[in-house]
Amino acid sequence: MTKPKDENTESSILNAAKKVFQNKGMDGARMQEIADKAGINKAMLHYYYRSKQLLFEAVFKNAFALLAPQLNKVLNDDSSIEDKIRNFTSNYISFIIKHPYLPAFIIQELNRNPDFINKMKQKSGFPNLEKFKKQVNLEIEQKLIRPIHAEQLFINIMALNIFPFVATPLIKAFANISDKAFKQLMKDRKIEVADFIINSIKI
Amino acid sequence: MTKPKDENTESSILNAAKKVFQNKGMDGARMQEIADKAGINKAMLHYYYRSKQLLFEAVFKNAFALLAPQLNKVLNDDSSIEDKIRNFTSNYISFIIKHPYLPAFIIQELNRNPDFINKMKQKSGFPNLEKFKKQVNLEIEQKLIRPIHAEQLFINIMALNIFPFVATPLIKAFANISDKAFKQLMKDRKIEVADFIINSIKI
DNA sequence: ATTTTTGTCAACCATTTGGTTAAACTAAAT
DNA sequence: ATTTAGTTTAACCAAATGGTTGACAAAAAT
Repeated sequence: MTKPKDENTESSILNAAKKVFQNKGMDGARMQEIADKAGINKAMLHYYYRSKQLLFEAVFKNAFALLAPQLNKVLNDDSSIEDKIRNFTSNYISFIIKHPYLPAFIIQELNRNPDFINKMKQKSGFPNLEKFKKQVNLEIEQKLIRPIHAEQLFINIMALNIFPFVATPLIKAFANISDKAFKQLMKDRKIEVADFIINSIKI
Repeated sequence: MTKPKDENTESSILNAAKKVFQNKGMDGARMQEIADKAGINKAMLHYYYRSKQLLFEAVFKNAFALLAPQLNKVLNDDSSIEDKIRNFTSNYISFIIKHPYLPAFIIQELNRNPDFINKMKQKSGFPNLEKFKKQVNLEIEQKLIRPIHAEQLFINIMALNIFPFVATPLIKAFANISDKAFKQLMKDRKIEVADFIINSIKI
């Protein structure tokens, strides 16, 4: 009845599309380039994914699904705020070093089409701040950490972890450092960022 | 929202181009849309700016020239690190609230073409970290602030100030807040971010 | 007053781009 | 051996896109 669908072609299209979309963005990507990179005829892209838009969405959802669970770690486990921050920072930076394209791609495409995130919001596993908020407020009451709005703390954690990977060319230029030195700085941040945050909120 | 009638063609093109490029990026921008927005014929764009690339570069340089002096404030004045951080954070966030498109635009286009920043580096007024580094190290020696690498501190200041404006849709979705609530959060950050940084580095 | 320069536009052009089609190929099922 | 269903390709197409041209008018320059 059903399809010995050639997994090979379909997934090699997706891989090629990933590379091209992540480098050039939706607007800059060309179907022909994706086909070339996948080593197949352009018509195959439409055979498997119907349109550029749908192929792009497949890539985007893939990327987002990779990133979202990383964020949930900081929000939905039961360790203390301090442990959470240390774990998250170290894990997250390691993760991004392996996928350095991801944050800039997601942020760029969400800026291009902010409506897009609503589709993501429906999905289970979409990060939710409620538990984190309660925990922060509790630790503030217990005088374990200084008063701070949970939203602001969350933004700060995100900012400190993600920003350098989004603004890499800018930071490299301002700090006037090589690619190698930049990578070292990022490795150092696994600990430095956590210390920086903890220092700030710990009583 | 009405454009001044005394505006000449060349500057009305630049203004229209600014809006379109900043919303859509180089790849997503259309010359026809710029012409329409400027209320002139498409041929005029080429008459004044020769090509899409050159028009884009005019817009980009303009945007960059607006942002760079803001950064120099944190690097090249003579106040203490603490005062610098407080002043910069407050000023910078006020500035970005007036030009919310700027950081995402610059970062996106630098990611698209990282080579582009080299052209900017030549120009005088390009931010330079040397003075800031010396000052940080001096205040560490004087035991005014805790040990931290100047580069890391600089990255942290940039991250905390700029990131929310680059990742606005993402943050709004995660924190599940309205546009109005987001704007209020950003206003609060004028003080909160400074406090956050100072708390972290102050002895 | 006449020529030259500058500014403006409608129409046009060459190329690129996302997408389609019809035919051919392939391998398994009948 | 023939049918069937999925897979693949070359050739094609219409629309969009950056860019050009030639005519023409308003200003400047002579």
